[in-house]
Amino acid sequence: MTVPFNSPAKSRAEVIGLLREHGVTPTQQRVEIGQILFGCAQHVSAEHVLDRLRAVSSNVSKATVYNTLGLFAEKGLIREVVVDPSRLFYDTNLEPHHHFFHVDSGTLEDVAADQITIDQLPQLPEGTEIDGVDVIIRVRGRS
Amino acid sequence: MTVPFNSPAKSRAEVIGLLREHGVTPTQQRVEIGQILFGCAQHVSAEHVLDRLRAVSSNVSKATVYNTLGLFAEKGLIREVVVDPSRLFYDTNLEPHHHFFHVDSGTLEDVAADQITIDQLPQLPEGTEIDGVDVIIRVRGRS
DNA sequence: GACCAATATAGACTTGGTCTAAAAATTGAG
DNA sequence: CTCAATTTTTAGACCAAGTCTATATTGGTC
Repeated sequence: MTVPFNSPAKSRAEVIGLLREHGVTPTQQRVEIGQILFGCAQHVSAEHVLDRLRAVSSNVSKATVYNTLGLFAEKGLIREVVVDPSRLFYDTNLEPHHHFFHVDSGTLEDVAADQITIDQLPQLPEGTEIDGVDVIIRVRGRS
Repeated sequence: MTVPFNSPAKSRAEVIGLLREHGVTPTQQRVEIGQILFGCAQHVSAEHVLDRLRAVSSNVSKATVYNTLGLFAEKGLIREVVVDPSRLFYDTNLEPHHHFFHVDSGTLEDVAADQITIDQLPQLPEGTEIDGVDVIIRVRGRS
């Protein structure tokens, strides 16, 4: 199941279903966080989530936000993206795809997988298995 | 001018030359840092450099290390690599190339550029120019 | 060698993120 | 339903990478 690129806000019920599908017990705060994640933004940082929660005067704790994002990532609900040396991003788009990183603004933009073709991958170091391939195209200039 | 993959330690004079070539005035501490960078390791973090300096009982300050690494990167002497959410790496290998990131050990390994072929790049967002393309292959398992 | 701009420095500070120990909620067995 | 065991949440202390600031030092130029 894939989260479409510009999905509309999800209802509690929808989020709960999503969590269950991924074997995550849907608690109060996980659902709240899920609604933020799957509701609007494609690329969010932990801090960002925290801000939005505060904005809705929900008082989920910092620790819970970090725990939950970690859990979601582990369970495959979202995907970690490392591009900014000082911030970890989470991406709700699970389709295989890559990213433009706007150096100036520090923002991410999706690049559909079929826009980049990697037709040859190197041999993996012995005894390792692939965990993921990220292509990050750093761009600068007015975005 | 390229730093070969397994270059031997550089003399002060060599480092000074290298800095000059890139328009960096070779001060005492920049040369020391340069010797560490171009001497041995391919992938180093700021902290790493700091440690080595301490090991040689050179007392270059933290601030200077960060400044210098930033400057070197800006002047194209080294290349920033963002892979570890909690640490920024610098790579002395300037050849176009990509990386294996060993998730378990948090280490980097070079992948020669010709081992990966990207035969199609997407259209850049309007008004932006490319700053660099990173391909990071995350691998897990005994390395 | 004197002067000015460039550089280096210590150490305080910021900040993203983790840890801990305790409270609250959930689950399941009887 | 009730109690105990387990899971989750929480506040806030904590940590570490990295930045900032204000001062001292240096190096390059005349």
